[in-house]
Amino acid sequence: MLNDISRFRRFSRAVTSEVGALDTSFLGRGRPLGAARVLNAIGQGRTDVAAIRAYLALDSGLMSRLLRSLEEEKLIELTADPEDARKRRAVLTPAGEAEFSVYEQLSNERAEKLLGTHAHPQALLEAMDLIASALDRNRWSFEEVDPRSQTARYCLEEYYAELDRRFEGGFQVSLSADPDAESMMRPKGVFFVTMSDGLPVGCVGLKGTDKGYAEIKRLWVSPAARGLGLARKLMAKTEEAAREIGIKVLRLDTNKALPEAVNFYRKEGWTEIDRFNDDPYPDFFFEKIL
Amino acid sequence: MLNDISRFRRFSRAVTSEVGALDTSFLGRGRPLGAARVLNAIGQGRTDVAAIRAYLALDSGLMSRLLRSLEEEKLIELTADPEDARKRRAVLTPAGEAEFSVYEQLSNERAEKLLGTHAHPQALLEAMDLIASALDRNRWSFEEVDPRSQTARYCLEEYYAELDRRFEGGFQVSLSADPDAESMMRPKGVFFVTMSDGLPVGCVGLKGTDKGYAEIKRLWVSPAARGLGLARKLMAKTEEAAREIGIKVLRLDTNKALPEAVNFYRKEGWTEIDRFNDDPYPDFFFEKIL
DNA sequence: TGATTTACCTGACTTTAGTCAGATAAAATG
DNA sequence: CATTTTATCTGACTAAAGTCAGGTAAATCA
Repeated sequence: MLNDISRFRRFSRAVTSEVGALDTSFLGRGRPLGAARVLNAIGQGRTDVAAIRAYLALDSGLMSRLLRSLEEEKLIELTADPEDARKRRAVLTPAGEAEFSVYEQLSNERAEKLLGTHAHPQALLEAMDLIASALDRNRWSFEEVDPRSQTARYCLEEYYAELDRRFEGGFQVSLSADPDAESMMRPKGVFFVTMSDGLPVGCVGLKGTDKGYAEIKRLWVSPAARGLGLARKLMAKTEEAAREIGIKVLRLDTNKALPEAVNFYRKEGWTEIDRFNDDPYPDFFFEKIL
Repeated sequence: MLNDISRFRRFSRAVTSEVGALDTSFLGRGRPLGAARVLNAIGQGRTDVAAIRAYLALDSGLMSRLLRSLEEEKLIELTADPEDARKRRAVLTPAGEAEFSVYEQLSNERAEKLLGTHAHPQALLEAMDLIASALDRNRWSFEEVDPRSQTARYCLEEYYAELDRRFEGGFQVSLSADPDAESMMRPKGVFFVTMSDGLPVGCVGLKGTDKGYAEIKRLWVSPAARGLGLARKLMAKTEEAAREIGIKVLRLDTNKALPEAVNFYRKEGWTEIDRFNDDPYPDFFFEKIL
């Protein structure tokens, strides 16, 4: 009925009025939108004036005045950065915290109102994750983390759950050769998590071994972030780290229930090799010389 | 990882920056945003000054000035409404059409850019339809149309395709008792389509018969609009129309592969009755006395 | 038909946002 | 230590958005 572009633009219109409504709801507190945005940026934990300026794309003069107006309202306190007295750091006063939480409440109420009246809020949220991930694709951050950290565990659990859904007969980590955390941390290996505005959307582990090669493990991309080239970026990061560590040979294994993964490795220049372990799950084995 | 509200707000942030970027792209034409918005409202076919004012939530004074600035640019022409000379109607001049289409092009390019770089644009569009439908739920319009019209045919094709996916052994309209168009139009019956900002999201037919009852046929709600109470509204519209026509008894049939439909009819006060036709598809038969 | 309402216009105003050229002081550089 | 760079501030602006109290002419009402 509507073509693709019309559908996109219908979405834009719907969302513009929703976002506009959020903006105007921020005006109910007797403060211009600019000041409210700065207050919220500080409330979110941004303390560096320069960082806030970059985040909100504000002119330095305008920023200076907005900060002063919040200071005069006694909502924030500005102090010189102890390391560099040219820089200024902004923190909320208790009154500022209270005011910030009112804005938080306004945002949360809008969210609850929309989600609460929908019979399938999870489907709605998945759709939102998909769109947010697509829009945010140029702001991914790749973080090297402990594979036991909260973000890493979140990714791994999502990964295991997907394998369990897709493998014939399911998947149990305990039956698989689960690498211990140290083998996926420096100096042996690494573990990367990709964050997209607070949501982990992908991960990959590089597991060092004493057999003359390292293994790629737990390459996972969230359903919301598929089709955006994230797997390739994660692999590039990992290969870069492998070179730093001094690794020359990379190996990995995968399962026939994951045809897009098998395809991906072939396309990315991996060579199929013979089985090199006795893990019960994999059907395919690949190698890449760095 | 993120809770529901945080996910919603991540979506809002992503979309705010996208919408902001669209807004600023509108500034490349040397015209303030307010004037650009009015020009676009007129280009979309809104001619009534009052309607544009309501749509854009503008003060009458501001509106008046914006219209004049567009008039001075010779992009629009203002004429008195022939039926009520107090009212003014705005239409684009040829130059205005050209300028409007530049804005259209800017919007379309943004849409193409995002969709074109995604490996699964259809999934993205489905997500957008879902969200747009949820946000637009308070602006549904219910239109009584010819079941052979383009919008009706679109709904029916979507409906048949879904039955074909869900019925064991598929679904073929030709095997079913396909009602002829006249039986679903006044004075015998009606056919309603629900529009959500240009996209048909649901339909229902009321088929008059000469057997002392009328039948509810082709009740369909788009996947994007499920969970928003649309089926109930469509049924209410249909019952209202049935009363107008003078129908006292409503009947319908449905299939065991559509358990949510069976549930819905039970919940909405329909009584299960014996088979009343020899259509090969239905398993359940219901009746409602008006 | 006179009074009232409606739809839009005009003028005078304020607020907000944004720009830009210096000024200032701390830090980094040679 | 003088010079340059960096981070922020200040003052003097402009443009855009928005507000509000009348004003005008057409339509509607009593």
